[in-house]
Amino acid sequence: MPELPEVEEAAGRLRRAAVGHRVLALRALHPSQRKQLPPRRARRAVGRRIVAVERRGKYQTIRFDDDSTLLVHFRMDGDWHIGPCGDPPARFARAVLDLDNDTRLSLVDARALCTITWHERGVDPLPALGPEADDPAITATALRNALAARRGPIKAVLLDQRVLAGLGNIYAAESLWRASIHPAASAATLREPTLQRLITAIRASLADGVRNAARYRTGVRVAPLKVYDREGEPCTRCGATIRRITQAGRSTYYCAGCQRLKR
DNA sequence: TATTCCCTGTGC
DNA sequence: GCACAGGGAATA
Repeated sequence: MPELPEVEEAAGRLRRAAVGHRVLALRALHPSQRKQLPPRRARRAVGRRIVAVERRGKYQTIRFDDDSTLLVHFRMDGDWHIGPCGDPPARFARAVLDLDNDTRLSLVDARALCTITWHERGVDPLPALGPEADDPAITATALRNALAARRGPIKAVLLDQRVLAGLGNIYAAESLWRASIHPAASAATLREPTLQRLITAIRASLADGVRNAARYRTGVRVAPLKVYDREGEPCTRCGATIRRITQAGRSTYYCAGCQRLKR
């Protein structure tokens, strides 16, 4: 379930397990990942010390002591399994990184859509990304400027990582619900007060997500989502029925009662 | 700007 | 069986 909060949580576990340690082995296991990270490229990481693990949007960067970088993206359902090197490989392990502290980092992903790529020093491994979606420095004016040239509904634009980095299908829907904005509203026509509400809503949704992602592993009950995957259920704010529509090929959930389309 | 595809599993 | 899945790049 990796959007910004879940990737943040996973990157934290990775950081605690890996920073300061040397790579004994790196292997891509599935053909999809072997294509991105063939054995001769993977060998470049061997012997290097991991000096930093960072998250940017939904990407994770593993930086080595020679300033080369491994760039990891979980896509739909990637995750890290962290255990001793002697453990049998997890069923859906797509790449494995063994460290000199007897730690095996397994990139697990049933769908094999995750990406792992190695980048030489001096090249920026990240694609062009907008500001972090929960960056407190984002202003309504800046967001309005970013949306001015966009055609299309706000929901689809929120999924564009060049506009804001880190939002996916779940938190885009949750944020629009919190801000009482219809997902089909034309992005370019939203006014600043509305966008300010959206910015606040995005921050709140992601903060909830971060809290939930931290609790999830400890077994503590997590706060339920407001609209995502709740088609047919009543809205907790107005009681109207949550609807599901398709936008840009994916499901959008919203409340037809309190997320009105103005025109 | 909107589909199609990448993969493979789960749930209806 | 078959639709569908939280992402993103490549197409048309």
